[in-house]
Amino acid sequence: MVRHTTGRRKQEMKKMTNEKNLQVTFSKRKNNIFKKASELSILCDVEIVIIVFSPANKAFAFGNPSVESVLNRYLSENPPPMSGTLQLAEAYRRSNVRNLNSELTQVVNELEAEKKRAEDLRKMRLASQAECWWEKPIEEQSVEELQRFKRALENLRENIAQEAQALEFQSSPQFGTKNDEFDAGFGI
Amino acid sequence: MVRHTTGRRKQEMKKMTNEKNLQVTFSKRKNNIFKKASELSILCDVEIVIIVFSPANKAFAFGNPSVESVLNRYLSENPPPMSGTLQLAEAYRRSNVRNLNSELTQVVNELEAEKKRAEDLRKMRLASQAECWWEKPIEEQSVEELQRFKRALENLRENIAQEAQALEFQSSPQFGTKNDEFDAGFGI
DNA sequence: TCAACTATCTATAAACA
DNA sequence: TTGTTTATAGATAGTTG
Repeated sequence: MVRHTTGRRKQEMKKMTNEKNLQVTFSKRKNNIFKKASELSILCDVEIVIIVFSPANKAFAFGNPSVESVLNRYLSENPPPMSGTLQLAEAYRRSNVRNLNSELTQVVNELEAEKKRAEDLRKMRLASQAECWWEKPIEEQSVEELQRFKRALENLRENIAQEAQALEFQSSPQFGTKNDEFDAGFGI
Repeated sequence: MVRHTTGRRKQEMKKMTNEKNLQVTFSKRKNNIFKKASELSILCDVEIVIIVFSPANKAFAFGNPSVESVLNRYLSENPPPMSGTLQLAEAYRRSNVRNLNSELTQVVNELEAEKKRAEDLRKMRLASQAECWWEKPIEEQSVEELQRFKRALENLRENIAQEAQALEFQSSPQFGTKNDEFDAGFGI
């Protein structure tokens, strides 16, 4: 029989350079990881969730019994540390208007901590004006935290917008409001 | 040479009965899935997160670049559906959603400015790491901005608290809610 | 794009340490 | 709980249609 291929070859563990091969490899490996996850969940009767973003930044997810249920379980049992800013995950876990109040309280608490952090940073700088190099990571982390913070707030706003929109379709005539009033100001 | 083992045998795809084997299989397969996920993230330079609960209900997680960052990204781009109940809808109907929305928009705008400021600060520091003395005023200003931010959030919370309290007195019995749910967490 | 092929590479069940 | 071995089952990189 004629040998058609060279067979599998070992792969160096670094980012693949060939974009076409990378795309194919991603798809194959992703599916196999999902398959492995499925097998694990069946063989051992456990809950599992996998979320992966493709090279084209598209999200793929697998979950047993479901993506959301496992995320909820994890986020419930492993709430994000309050030392940082409000996590989007936290908002997700408590996406409920009843909790808006306490949620914002926490936001303010975290802002308080953030303010204190900035103050501490300033004091540390005063104490050692000659050395600055170590501050860079802290600044970068600050930006990341603020970004997460922003996302959390955006998500909160999104939740309110969704509720508002849902209200539009459910509300009786006397409560009628206009959708475009809720959509305004969302172009961040 | 003596044959010590029978070698790998095919596994039926159903929950394993032998508890001891199940435990071992879970641990091995879990590690290999994590390994596969790591390889995928490196080879294809993508973000991935895996969360799995052991048979003993202990959570294990892998994430690249981190569990939380990927979760945040996913939850940002795929906001979960709200758990909409009639009770919630009724509560929203009675609250001033539009004000909340615009207020949150404003807060997010302020945060955006804050984030940009932090980023600018970082860039400036990178540009002149040797000299730090001039950064002190900026840090102090940062604290002031954060304080304004905090006040904005506190106002927002105050408004929500008022809405909530108004709801309490207006809601009908079947939509009964508890005040302590709104009062909790106000001790800043 | 997308599936199939195949020679290799890797995972792993079972037993044991 | 890990690590090891061994035989086998499964995964996959490169190629082909």
